[in-house]
Amino acid sequence: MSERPALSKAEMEVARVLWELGAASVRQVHEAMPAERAIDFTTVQTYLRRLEQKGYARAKLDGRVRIYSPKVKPRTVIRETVDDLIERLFAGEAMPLMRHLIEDRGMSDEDLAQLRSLLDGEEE
Amino acid sequence: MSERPALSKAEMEVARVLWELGAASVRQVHEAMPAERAIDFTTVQTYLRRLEQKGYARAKLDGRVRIYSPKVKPRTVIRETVDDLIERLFAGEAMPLMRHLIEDRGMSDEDLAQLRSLLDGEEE
DNA sequence: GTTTTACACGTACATCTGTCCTTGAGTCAA
DNA sequence: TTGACTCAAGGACAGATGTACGTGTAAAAC
Repeated sequence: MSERPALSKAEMEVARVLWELGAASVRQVHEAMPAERAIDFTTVQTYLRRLEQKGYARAKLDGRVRIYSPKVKPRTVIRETVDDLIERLFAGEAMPLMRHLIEDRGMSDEDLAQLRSLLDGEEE
Repeated sequence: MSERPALSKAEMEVARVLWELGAASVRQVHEAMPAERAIDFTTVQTYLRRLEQKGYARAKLDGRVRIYSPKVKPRTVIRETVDDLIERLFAGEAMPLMRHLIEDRGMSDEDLAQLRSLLDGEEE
């Protein structure tokens, strides 16, 4: 199992963008960050470096520019992160989280419909 | 809005126990922690102190024993925490989290049924 | 060619986190 | 009344986190 260190919140944001881009330079990641998320270029650089240190990304040089790409799949990180959250905040129970999402967090009809078909897909 | 500082992971565990107990001394919280979660009495004490500092709990003295009780409802903390997670890890979209819960995290038939009725409750 | 721009890379640093230790004062039993 | 015990209270401390600055160098613009 030999877990990597968990991602911090800010690192997560950067990781998400990196998954989206597939492979990207610091600049590209910086530019792809949500507009309202004011953050310095070098801060993003630091997060990418830490992502690499923690084993979540790898980098190679393209000329003198560092190109980062994800090394761990979103699925994996999501699993680890959500499991941990459920453990700590919900004593290991997933249902209360579900309930919160459905009840306390208005979902569109579309979302509801989509959910429903997800559920149907689960029946064997 | 004047947000309180977010809870850290370890603080969350203690907060959860405190919600469960309603009001409790350090010792009670310590004893109510999951057995496999080895943690020192004074560590719990520290978390409770921080919970109070951050505005998540209040304490009053019963004799010379401090009795802590929650000041912020689980609902609220859950909302804030989950919102933040969704923002950072899912770019603000709740559906992918749902999908993860349903697809990548085996749910029992019971859970599925329960979910279904939750959904039905949502239709107006 | 010299100025500007763009980056990499290392450094910095205050704060937060996870964890525990120490000290001192009440409490109870011997 | 002397230990043994229980707490509170505060201190400690290494490591993680969020955020950015500074220096140097390659490339682009002038």
